Amino acid sequence: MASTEETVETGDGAVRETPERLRRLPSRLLSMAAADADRVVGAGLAAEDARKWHYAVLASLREFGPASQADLSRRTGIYRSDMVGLLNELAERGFVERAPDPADRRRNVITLTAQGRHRLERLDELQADLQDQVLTPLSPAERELLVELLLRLREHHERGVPDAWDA
Amino acid sequence: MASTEETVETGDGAVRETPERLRRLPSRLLSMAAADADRVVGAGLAAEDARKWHYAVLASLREFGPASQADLSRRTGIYRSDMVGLLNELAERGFVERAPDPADRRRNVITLTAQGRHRLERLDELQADLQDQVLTPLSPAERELLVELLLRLREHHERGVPDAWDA
DNA sequence: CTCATGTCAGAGGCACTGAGATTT
DNA sequence: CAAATCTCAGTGACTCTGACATGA
Repeated sequence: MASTEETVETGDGAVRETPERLRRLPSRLLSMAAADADRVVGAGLAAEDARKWHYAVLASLREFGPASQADLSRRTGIYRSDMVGLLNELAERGFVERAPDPADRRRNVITLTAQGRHRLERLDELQADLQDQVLTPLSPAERELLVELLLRLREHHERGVPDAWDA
Repeated sequence: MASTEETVETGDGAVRETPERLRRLPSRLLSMAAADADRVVGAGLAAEDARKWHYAVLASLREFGPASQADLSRRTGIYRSDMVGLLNELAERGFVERAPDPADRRRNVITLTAQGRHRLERLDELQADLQDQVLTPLSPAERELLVELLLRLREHHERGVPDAWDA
């Protein structure tokens, strides 16, 4: 186990220190925390044959009623192009219906089915559980705080976005 | 501009409400904040022909001295497979040198060059500026707080990781 | 024999772009 | 005419897996 390094090392060989410059780098911490959270939520939803976008679209339909695909895109942040395949999945599973809009024949009207409503209720429970898993190490007050801080970051940056999907 | 919707709408047609269920969903806020931060940092670094991994590797070398590629992987969290191409980039630019380790002929010893040190100093300044941009809406105390909260999340989840890249 | 290392080839999920056909 | 909608095809960055040859 020879080594030419004149550096910090843990005797037996396992080296796992994180450089000081990286340890508290906010953008890095954000990325890692987001990746962890995505893994947890993604795995949890996948176990019930869902993805996070399913939840986003179903929630949007439930709260705002039937909508065109473009409206769903704007409300969920999912690109119009990706919405197509996503709605195929949801329609296959019987959670939404896609019908041409008689009032504007360019559009489809997407409607939540009864099955879709039940699905959403199930996913609501699942999400509560998964978010709880993600935030385990934080107290209720700290969770609140984190959400507020992230919202402030979000508000700020959404003003610089070219809004590619609504132009 | 006819519409069959019985839903919230902003008179002239632009629809951009976010569903309640999504607005404060922690995993979603984390993802969006991370994506915003990545965009800012990525663009800033790209403007000087760098990427965030360049910074991670240079920082690691500066703080711990010459190291093998595997050690660099463990310290930066970058997979050993991706480290190869990354080090090619850094070597092409003259920031690191790659030489076989005479003491263990499986390994390469990666060394920071003088140019690499200067590069890192430049990137230090850039990073300070970019992190500041990312955190603009937060006070110094709030920035501290955010970092602490994210670190706590991180500590918790890194215990569940299979540590794919060191097995 | 085992394990670690460096390398390559590629999968899979994701954000995003571009363009075409249709309709307003 | 310009603009919006839906759709498809494809790019590019990223994370991650699998396998292989070499050597400890």
